[in-house]
Order: sequence, then C-alpha cells, then structure tokens
Amino acid sequence: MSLRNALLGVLSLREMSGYDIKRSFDHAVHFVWNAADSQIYRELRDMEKHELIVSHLVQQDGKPNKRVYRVTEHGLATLDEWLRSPAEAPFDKEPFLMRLFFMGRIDRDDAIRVLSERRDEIRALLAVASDRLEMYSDLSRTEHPEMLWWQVRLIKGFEHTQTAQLEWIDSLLDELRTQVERDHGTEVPGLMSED
Amino acid sequence: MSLRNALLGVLSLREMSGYDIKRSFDHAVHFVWNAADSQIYRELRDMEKHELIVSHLVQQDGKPNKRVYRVTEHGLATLDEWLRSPAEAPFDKEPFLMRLFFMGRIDRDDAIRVLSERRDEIRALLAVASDRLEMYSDLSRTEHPEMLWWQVRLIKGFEHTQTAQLEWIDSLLDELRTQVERDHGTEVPGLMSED
DNA sequence: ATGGCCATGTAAACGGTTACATGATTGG
DNA sequence: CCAATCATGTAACCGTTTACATGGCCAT
Repeated sequence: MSLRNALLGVLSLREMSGYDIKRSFDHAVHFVWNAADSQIYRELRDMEKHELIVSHLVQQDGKPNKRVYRVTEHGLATLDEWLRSPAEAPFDKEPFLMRLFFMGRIDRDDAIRVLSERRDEIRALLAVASDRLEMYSDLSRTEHPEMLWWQVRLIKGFEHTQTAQLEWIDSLLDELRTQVERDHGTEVPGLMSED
Repeated sequence: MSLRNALLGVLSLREMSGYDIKRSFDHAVHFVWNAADSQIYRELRDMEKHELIVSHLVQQDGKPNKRVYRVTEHGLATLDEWLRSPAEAPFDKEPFLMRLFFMGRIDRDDAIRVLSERRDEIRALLAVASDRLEMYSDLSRTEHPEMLWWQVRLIKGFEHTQTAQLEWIDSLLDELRTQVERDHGTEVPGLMSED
C-alpha cells in the first residue's frame, strides 16, 4: 500500500491528474518512491472506488482532456493514520549489498569496476540532491511551509547517508587497488591513477 | 531474480536444504535479503528445473527427511555473470523516507515518536552488526577467506551508513524538541530529557 | 501438555513491471 | 519532419507476501 500512501501524500498538496502525479514523482518524490504510469492510473481508479479521492473531468483544448483528483476527508484521515503508525522495518532487500556479500567469487578487477559504477551513480544522485536543495532555498513562498521544512531535511539526510556510503565505497576501492598493486608487484609498474 | 541470485550465492558456499537456507537467511544474509520459506522452496524447485542446481533426498531418523541442493557449473556461471553485471539502480522505494516527505502534516509529538522508534530500530540493528563482526573475528578458519573479507567489509559498511542515518535522525529529533520547547515556552518548564 | 525445532509444501492475493495502443499539439 | 509533451489506459506477467496444512521429536 505504499504507492497508495504516496498518492495520498502528493494529492494532499494540491489536486492533480495522473499525469501531473507522474511528473511530480519523476522530479520531487524521485529519491523516495517511483512508479510506472500504468500503475498510477490503476491505483487512482481503485482509490476513487474506495472513496479516498474524488475526480472530475477537465475539458481542455489543444490538449487531451484530463481527470483531476482531489483527496477526500477520508483520504486525509487515512494518510495521517499511516504517518502516525510505526515505520516500516528498515532493510530487507538490498540487491547491491547482497551482491557484495558474494563478491569474493569474482576477480578484483571486476569488483573494482562494479564498485566504481556504483560510486558514479551515487555522485550523480548527490548532484541532483544538491540542485534540489538550491531550488528549495529559492522557493520560500509556499502554500505548505511545514512540508518544505521536512523536504529540506529529507534531502539533507539523503546527502548525509549517501555521502557515508560513498566514503565506504571509496575506502573499499582503495583497499582493492592496493591489493592489486601488491599482487602483480613490479610486473606492471607505474599505474597509480587510473580512474 | 534477486532471490535466485541470493540462493545461488548461499549454495555456492555449501550444499544446503531449503530449511538450512532459510536459517542462513535469518542470520547471515539478514542485512541484505530476506524471503519467506514458501518462496524459497518454490524457487529452489524452479531452479532445479532450469538446471542451476541439483538435489538429492537425505534420509534422516528422528527428523523429517530433507532435500539437499547443490549448485551446478551452470548455476555458478550464472551467479558469476550476475556478480560481474552492472549493479541494480540505487534508491527507488524508501517507505521511511517517503513518510518523512509528508511528515509536515502531523503533530511534532507524533513525528518525534515515529523518529524515535526508527532510531531504536537502527540501534538494535547496529548491535546485531557489531555482534556479527565479533563472531567473524573468532572464525579465522573458513573454507572461503575471500568471502569472509567481503562479508566483514559489508558489515562495516552497514555500520558506517546506518550510523550516518542515526546521526541524521538524532539531529532531526534535536531540532524538533527545541521547537516544541520554544512553542509551549514557559508553560511546561523543566522537561529537557524525556527520551 | 506446550511450545519450539525440524522440514516441506499449496493456494490465493497483492503489488509492481513491461509491453503495447492511441492520438493531438508544439517546438526545433 | 521528428521528437517531445500531454494524457490515459489494457493485458500479461513476475516476484513477493500471507495464510494455511502436516507431523514427529525434544526439552521444560
């Protein structure tokens, strides 16, 4: 039911069409949740059936018509109930860590490559996070200042934890590279800064 | 297919029954992956059909008989191919962070409770991690020293990143508590160390 | 006698992914 | 002219979770 909560959450900010929500997911909620369009549309219909949201059609010209959704009182109550409930258990599926668990099977060079790729991905995510943070600082005029407070903290937390993960990966890469140098010792001499 | 890879991984260490694997998941792989028994048994049968593993029945007395699985060459090749392939994308579903994203909706006291609970859970996980690390240091006699190296690094990485997350949550709790104090100002006076 | 360990499963439901379909408008 | 944007969906599939079933052994 996490997608349902995510949808209630974004609709609590303002009424939106499925398409708006998808864009919202792609840019703002992106660090935190994601879903395919088809899943969003299906879930919205289902939520309307359960009276968590209501919709009306909006006629448009030059563009396809759209169906705009708004949260009901019942929907808001459901959202808040979730927010107040005990948090989901942390950590149960971490494909990347699982992979490292068995990484001893393959060559150090391959391991180095896998880790480097992940390092680059994290750096890219951190860049996006830092952009987002700048964006937030521009936007002081919001309908929802309480929301902004949390969203800023969230991005900062994201930066903090991802930086920690980066540090760890970098230290692993260092260890692995010194092992490689030690291994083929003088055979392959001055090769200290390939990245 | 992540469960499949996890199963190939544990079976690459030694041959095991479904039940052994479940216990192995509960204790060692626990930080990294988890699965219900029913899913494990089903997946094992399916993997045998695909010739990634083979099994034989082991007669036991005093205990129910069991089916013990062993990885085939094809299974090992599949495992290694996965290990060498680009890593799964980081971060796409984080229910706890998503919750924080919308946390502005509820009272600070409720938010404090939710965060405190998570903080306690992380502390508990860190305690388990630290135990595991001690356990590993005792066990120098292993059939798979290369595996041990990675598993130790993995736990250390886990400690590192979870500690970072803890720091962040603690700082949030600090901020929230000072806000609460500021809010009902002198009304509720000496209330500085409820935890 | 009660509950935990050993051991393996079936069945149904749920949540999420992937592939595909449609079609008009706008900007480079 | 081509690609992107706007807009909504269907269908099939896959992986995971949950509930339930069975039954002997052993220790408290």
